[in-house]
Amino acid sequence: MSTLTPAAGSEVGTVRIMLVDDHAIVRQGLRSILERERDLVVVAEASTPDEAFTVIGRSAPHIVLLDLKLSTASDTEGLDLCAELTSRHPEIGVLVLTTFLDEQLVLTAIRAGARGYVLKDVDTSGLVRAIRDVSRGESAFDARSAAAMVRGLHTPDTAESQQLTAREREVLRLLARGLSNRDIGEKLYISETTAKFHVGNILRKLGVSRRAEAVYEATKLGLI
Amino acid sequence: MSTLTPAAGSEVGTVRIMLVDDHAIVRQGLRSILERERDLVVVAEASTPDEAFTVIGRSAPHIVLLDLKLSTASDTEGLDLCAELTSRHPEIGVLVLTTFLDEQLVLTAIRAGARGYVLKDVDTSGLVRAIRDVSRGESAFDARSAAAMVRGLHTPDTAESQQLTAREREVLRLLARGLSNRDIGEKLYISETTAKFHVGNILRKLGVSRRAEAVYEATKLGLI
DNA sequence: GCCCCACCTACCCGATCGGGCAGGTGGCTT
DNA sequence: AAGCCACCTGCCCGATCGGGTAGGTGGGGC
Repeated sequence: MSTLTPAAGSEVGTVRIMLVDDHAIVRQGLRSILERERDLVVVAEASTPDEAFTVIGRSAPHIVLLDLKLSTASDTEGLDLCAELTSRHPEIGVLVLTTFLDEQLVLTAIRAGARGYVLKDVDTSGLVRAIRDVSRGESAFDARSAAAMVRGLHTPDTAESQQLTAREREVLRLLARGLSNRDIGEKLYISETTAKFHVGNILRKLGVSRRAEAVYEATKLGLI
Repeated sequence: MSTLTPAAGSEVGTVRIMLVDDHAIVRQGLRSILERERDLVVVAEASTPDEAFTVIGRSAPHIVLLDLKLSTASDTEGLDLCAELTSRHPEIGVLVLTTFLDEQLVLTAIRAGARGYVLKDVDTSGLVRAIRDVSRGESAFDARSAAAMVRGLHTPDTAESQQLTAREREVLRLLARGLSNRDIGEKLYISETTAKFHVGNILRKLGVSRRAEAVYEATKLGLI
């Protein structure tokens, strides 16, 4: 449509894509799926946030396909990368492509600047459609993600609360390992009362009332 | 080496592979990686256990590349498939290819008949080597899986215990949702005492002493 | 300077937990 | 018939939890 495409040498209408996923196998699969489409080209790959920042400059992608689960069992790394990416390169459309569907996670990703959220088990055409949508500046969510988003918005647990402090995440990890308040206190060189105070805040922020449920929610959210 | 290969039409030394993974993207990636090798050929794909049983007959693979995490957050499906596959087709080598590394999971997979265990973030050559090893009737584990296996064997929590009953898994799910023993009892139409009895057994079998830790271990093991 | 917030601490109290004890039933295998 | 096992139940008790009250410190922003 336009010849304003910043990347030199790219054909008119060609969508330049960067893949960010820690699994080489997945990157390879995405590449071979996407390069069947004439208007899509994978110009870069990265397996870590650092790598992503390094290669993004010289590859000038229009779209970043980002797996949220970069490190083992923690979404924050991918989420942080998403936020950093969209603030430093607002012209780039970040499309989150991940395994797990979680209402809060969808919302968190959007808040981190993602323009789309697609589950990894979509069929090829769904993924390609999402990429084209985002490249046109629109948003893209597959049916289930969209539904999850709506559900998530109906239960506004997130907006006000969430976002544990560093100390709380520390306590949370010990919580998951079955430590009592007293044990947590000894481990962190604080009093049992203080440990209890942190646990209470964790429960409140996660919207639960039992430590067992807190651990469950935290794992779902990728906090531990 | 030998011309005894059962599958008609296959070249000498060709390894016939079936892929089982619920994500089309991953299957596609594996396919394009493996088919770069002249001695490997992907003869079938399946995304569910049912599909796997249907296609295995007419594709006669030597190797099944199996993702343990077939359904959302439960390893049992893949594990069950692995056990069923190896008992019905003992000549087939099942190579587990999965995202998560867990000491107990490695051991459980081996007990279910797997001849290898490889993490999804291995490099291509590691995967190919593992496939060739298994196709020769040997076993294959990448370095980290092997280490996990050794660690797992040193802590024989599994051999004696493990394996929750259906009722216990039911209780476990309610546990994760933060229900008290009384709540669990009401939900399952049993007395609080009985709920407590089941919880006690769950703790014992998982080798923990707190419900929060039980939830943590259970999620790691893919039980919930 | 003041306010906010993360972090720390103490006391109280009823509910819950975890681990013992004791026991009973039905189904399946040997 | 005997044994095993999943499942069920009751009672006891000390430890722990969750929620509430009340406070104190130090750092950062307006």
